[in-house]
Amino acid sequence: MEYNFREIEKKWQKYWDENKTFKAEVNKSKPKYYVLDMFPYPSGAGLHVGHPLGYIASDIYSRYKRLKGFNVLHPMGYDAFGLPAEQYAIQTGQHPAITTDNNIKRYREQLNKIGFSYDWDREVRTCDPEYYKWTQWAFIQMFKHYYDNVTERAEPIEKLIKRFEQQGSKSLNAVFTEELEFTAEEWNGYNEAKKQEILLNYRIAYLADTMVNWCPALGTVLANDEVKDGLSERGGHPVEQKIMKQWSLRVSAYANRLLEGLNDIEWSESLTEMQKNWIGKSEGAEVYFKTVDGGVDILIFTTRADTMFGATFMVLAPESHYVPLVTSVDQQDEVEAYLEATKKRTERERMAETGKITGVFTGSYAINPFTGKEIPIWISDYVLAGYGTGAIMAVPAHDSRDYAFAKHFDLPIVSIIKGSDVSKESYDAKEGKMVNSGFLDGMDVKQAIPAAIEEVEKMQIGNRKVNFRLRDAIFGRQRYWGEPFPIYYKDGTAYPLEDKDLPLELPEVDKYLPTEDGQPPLGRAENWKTKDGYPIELSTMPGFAGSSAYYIRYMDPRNNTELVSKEANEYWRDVDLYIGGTEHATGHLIYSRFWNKFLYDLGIVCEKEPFKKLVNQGMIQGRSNYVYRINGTNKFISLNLKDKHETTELHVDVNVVNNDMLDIEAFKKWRPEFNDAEFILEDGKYICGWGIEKMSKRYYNVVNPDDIAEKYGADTLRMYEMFLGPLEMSKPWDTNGIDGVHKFLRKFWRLFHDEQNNFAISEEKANNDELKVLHKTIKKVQEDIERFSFNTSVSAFMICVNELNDLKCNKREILEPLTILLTSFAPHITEEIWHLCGNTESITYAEFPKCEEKYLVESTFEYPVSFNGKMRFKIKLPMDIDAKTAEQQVLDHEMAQKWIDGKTPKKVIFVPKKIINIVI
RNA sequence: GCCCAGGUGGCGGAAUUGGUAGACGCGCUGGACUUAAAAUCCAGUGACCAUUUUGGUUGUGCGGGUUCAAGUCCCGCCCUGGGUACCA
Repeated sequence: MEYNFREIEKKWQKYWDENKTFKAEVNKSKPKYYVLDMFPYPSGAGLHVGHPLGYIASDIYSRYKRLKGFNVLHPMGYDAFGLPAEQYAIQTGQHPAITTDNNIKRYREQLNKIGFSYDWDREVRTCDPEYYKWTQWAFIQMFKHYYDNVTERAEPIEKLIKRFEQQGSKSLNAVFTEELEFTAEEWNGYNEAKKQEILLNYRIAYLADTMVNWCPALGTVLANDEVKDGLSERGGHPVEQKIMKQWSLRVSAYANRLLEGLNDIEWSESLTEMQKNWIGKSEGAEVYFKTVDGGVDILIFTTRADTMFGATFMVLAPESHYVPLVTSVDQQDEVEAYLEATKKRTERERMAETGKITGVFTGSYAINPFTGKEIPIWISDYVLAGYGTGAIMAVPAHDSRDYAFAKHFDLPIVSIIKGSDVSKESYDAKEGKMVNSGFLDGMDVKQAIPAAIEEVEKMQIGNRKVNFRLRDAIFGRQRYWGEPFPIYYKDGTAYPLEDKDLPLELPEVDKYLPTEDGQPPLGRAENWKTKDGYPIELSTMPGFAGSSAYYIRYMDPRNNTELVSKEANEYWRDVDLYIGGTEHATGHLIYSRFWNKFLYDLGIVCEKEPFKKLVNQGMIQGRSNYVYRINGTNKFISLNLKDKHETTELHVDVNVVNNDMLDIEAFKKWRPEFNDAEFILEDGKYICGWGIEKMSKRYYNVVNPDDIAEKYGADTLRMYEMFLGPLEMSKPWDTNGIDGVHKFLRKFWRLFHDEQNNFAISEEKANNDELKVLHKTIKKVQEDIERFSFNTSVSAFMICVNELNDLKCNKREILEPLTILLTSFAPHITEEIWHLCGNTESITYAEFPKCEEKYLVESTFEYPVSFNGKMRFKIKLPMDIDAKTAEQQVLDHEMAQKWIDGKTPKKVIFVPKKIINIVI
């Protein structure tokens, strides 16, 4: 039999499906292992060869863990709500559910061809009401809880109500939108609407007037991570800042826990770093600056309290609530003009014009609490309203932004760090000795920071304070294709639906556009009301809602009474290995961790962190091919001859190119205008140029996994994707090398077959050489899989098969374990061989072979001998030789004598199993 | 600007703890088989020099350093990719 991969792959894919080979069930007698891929958004374009990279890696690891005796949970599903399906719906009128369903079918077909070991019975889709019921449920729970800073967890809102009834807002330490003060009597006197309004200020899911990223082109608000460089991540439309009443999640309440949690998980350095930056913890102090007229004290935040002696002015954000309080009558007009001007600038313009210095003087002065001097108060948009207190003390000598501002408006600059020259630029480094700084003089900056904060506290003008950059997540979207909010309004006040009314299903609408009066698309739904006739919220949830807890739902996907049963959760607990791209670093991976921590507070899940280990697969870029047309003709010239002519470089479909050689007939057929093209060849071939670009239709460099699987087989595809390079690195797809891997699989197949291609393995006992090859490979492959170095394991397999080939080994004792070893990489061919070997159960249930070190022990080692660090010759010595004997033997060696040449060696360095170096 | 990752043959990439740099694969060259092609197999393949052979010099982005020994460690710089951007 030839290696007929098409037949073999079809046969076993069917077998696995019919026998539910990869079905996972709670089994307390076995240790669990949960391997998860970031589930895909099923786009209309289908999968290209880059998408399955991570899935293949996780599949290899899942299969490996099964062989190692783990009960593996390896599910797959679809992140199915989202913009593209909706936009397609707007254009064509086709319901997004239909588009999504078609795309999912196509994805499933493509995934099936690669031979993944998913338990498809656990598939979830975020747009399925049975699924989003639990997204809505979690939202209601967030609505019903607030974050208590004392217990450091989410607490039921009833607890807060009780507290208000007894002591009002006094000494409450909870996370809020706005600081409120009221007594118990006041609270008890409030009407229902007022009470609800106050509670909304504390709820974890809350409705408030917030500065949002409004995208007019998409007609919706966006979260911070959905905006890149002032443009929407999807579609690249301009985004502006706007105050709107919006639903938000109080993610910021969890900032500290999200930061601390990073210490307990094994994520890549770069990813943890990204999250740390996004959370942006900074430690410093809040300090009150008195104004000269005494009307108001301005609270500022600083991380450099040590530089307070150098604070020569203050700056307020244009939106700061201090602005009207400190603006003098004389300056009123100027200030208003400035505020008007800044309001008009979009976020985009502000970004493009960073460095452009604008500002206005308020007319008021504050008193620097350390120097006692009067300092002017300015307004400028380089101070952000949303961070810290929206007001700063400016230390131009030691902050580059303050410096630029001071230079521009000619404000005083006072250096307070010894030796810093601030005539040209500020000195921002946190090092040096303090001068001109009263009681801080002579201290090092590192001592001065805490000393200054201590003084601030002693003077009772401020406190130590930690600030975070992380903002709350804006949760409402003015769109159709998302989860409806389980919220209704009674007299304008928001109330959650009862659990029994979930799921609240997405209604039908006539068009997927906003209503004529600017309401979201759900405003078109007929009878979008509760049974009692109260109107239901018109926004829907954002994309990250459905993806925030899907890993929990996989544990118990068909449970319709709970998000997850206690039993399932306590068994599967958390994701042991999560594989996906870095693009989710500041979106999904923050929201998911937040969501998990919230559910942890409620006792629904038992682990504090959802994803124990996370591996980022790199992007696969496209490798484009070019042809060169001589200008003004339909003549194409081969790459190395083109310099003699004026040519135009054109993209050519990579599918009509083989090893950079153009298939001229296929090229002519590719496009009608090339029908009668002529070619200038080199050595009888047309050689194309190439370059690395994004894999995209418009570069004609998209390679489809189905085509590769059809031509070479899924096993070849899987192994080649791994062989391309390290998993985490970005690399270009280049079909050119794939023959090598395919050749390997044919060689592997041939090990089991005789000259006539009949299956033939020998029952003879293996000899030492053969055992050595096997056990060496077991060791190497196991180590490589454990450290996710799949490219080197593929190499190890190639070496192994080549060596067995040289040994003409066809013994069961060697080949059967090798088959098990290879099965996670190439499941189809190994399953076939496993059965040809006489096994009746799937190879999935085999046991990973153990490496027996005894076969690897060498009795001698060939030492490289170097003189002054340069390699000269090799000498074979016993493994267990001691240093003295080894040295003597080497020095007596004829070659060594030649190099020593009568001199006395100064030193002999003997490193067991490594090297011998003689210094002369 | 700041933070992170990376830079090794014609190409993708190995080198896990400082110890024979270039594993494995592609491509290329030559050979075997064949009427021929494909497939398969064998040999060679960093550069330079020398040669009948043994060989020598050089070589991991650039410039220094530590060491018997540096792709790997230290200092300074350049380039590429990713993140972030007035975060006080």
